Order: sequence, then C-alpha cells, then structure tokens
Amino acid sequence: MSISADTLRGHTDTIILTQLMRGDNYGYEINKNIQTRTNGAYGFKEATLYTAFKRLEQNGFITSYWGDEGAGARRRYYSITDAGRAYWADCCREWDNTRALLDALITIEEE
Amino acid sequence: MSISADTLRGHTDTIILTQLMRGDNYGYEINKNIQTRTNGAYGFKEATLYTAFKRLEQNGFITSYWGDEGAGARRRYYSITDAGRAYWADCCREWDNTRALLDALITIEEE
DNA sequence: ACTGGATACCTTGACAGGTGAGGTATCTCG
DNA sequence: CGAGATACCTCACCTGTCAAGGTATCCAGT
Repeated sequence: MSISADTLRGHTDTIILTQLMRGDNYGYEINKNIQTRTNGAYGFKEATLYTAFKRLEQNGFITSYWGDEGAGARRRYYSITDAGRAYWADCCREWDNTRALLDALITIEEE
Repeated sequence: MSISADTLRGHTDTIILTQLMRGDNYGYEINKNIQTRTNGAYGFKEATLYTAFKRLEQNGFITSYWGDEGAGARRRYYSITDAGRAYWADCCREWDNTRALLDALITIEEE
C-alpha cells in the first residue's frame, strides 16, 4: 500500500516545489497536503522534509520567512523563487523522461 | 537528455530483474541491452551494476554461474530465482503505484 | 612483437539523501 | 494539569551511487 522510500528519492524536491507553485506555504501544511492528495499513501518523514527545505533554500530555489500568527505554534513559510520555478520545470521534464524510460525498461514483452 | 542518477534509484533491481526475466544473461550484456532500449539515454555505471548483482544474489533473487566461453573474457551469468520473480512482480506493482502517485503530486492543476 | 581498444569482471573510499530517535515550544480540550 | 495536536529542528546512522583504480583476455593495425 505504502511506497518504499528509495522509490521516490530524487523526486522529493519536485514534490515540494509543486506544492509551492500553488503559493506560499509552511512545512507541516505542505506535508498534510501531500498525504491528502495521495489518500494517505505517502508523506515525508519530518527529517526528510526539513532537510529538503534546507537544501532547496541553500540552492536558491526557495526563500523562507516567519509567519506572524497571533496564537499557536510558529510557522516558517516558504516561497518559490524564479530559479526554483525554472528548476521545477526541469524536474517535470525529467519526470516525463524517467517515466518513459522505466516503462520501456520494465516490460518483458518484445517491441 | 540523460537521466540523473537519483531519479532511478530504487528501480535498479527492477530493471535488472526485468532483463533476467527474458533469460539468463551476464552483466556486460545486460547493461548494453539497457543502453540500447533507452537509445543510449541510460546505462548503469559498472560499480552500480556489480553492486546490484551482489545485493540481489545475497537476497536470493538471482543465482550466478561462470560461463564456459572457449575464448574471450570470462562471463558470469545470472539467473532469476522464484523469489526473484515474486520480487519482480512486487516491484512492478510498486512502479505502477509510484507513477500514479507522482503524477498526482507533480501537477499544479486542480482536480 | 607491440600497442590500443574492446570485452568482461571486481573493489575501495567518499558522498548524498532518507530516517529513527530525540528535542523544543505553543495552544486547546477535558 | 495532563494529553494530544500543531509546528519546528538536529544528529547519527544506513544504503545506494559512483569516480577511480585494478585484473585478464582477445583482435586488429602497425
């Protein structure tokens, strides 16, 4: 039912950036969106999530700022940059390639 | 044009096992088949390839034997086991899931 | 006879991403 | 006042990839 971790390795950044393409958001909510969209089949481990944010920010693909909630736990919001949008487009293209490639490689029928 | 390594991480075993589903074969030839099938877009690095063979054999998914070529470099042939065939089926199912999942996650259009 | 390239295998050490386990702080509900 | 949800973060460890190195055989060209 659930997906093994390594299978999605390399797509972590793409998944997160896709969420940010819809608008600024914070980690916890992003992860819940992902879980919802996959009917609970997939969600990042927190360590993976925050590691990814750090990596993306260091690479200049996202920026972050603290939200000013009056009450409740503080939230760090993330925003995608122009470089991030370009990178996202690259990732999507790569996903298309990967899909075609694996479909070709994981078939025993002859062409 | 070429595919980044991490993108296919987690599918290495599946790709190799698929080749062996067609019949026994040896490393070098398997890798060339993969390159041919992807029009040169993808192939394993040798280190990756032989590491994978070792892993698969240790897990009981493949067995190996030396071919008896009269001439030329010696070849170690690999054969898929029943456990390997079962594992391969699992991997294919997982690939289907992964594909559906990522397609759902890498789209900004609303459903 | 020698050199280069192709075939074919293997190992080592370093690196990067994922994750279990742990931590912090705030709010709400009973 | 305690439990659970929200929300963030870090560290040590594991696994898979890969650059770089090695071994050995055969064939074609010089």
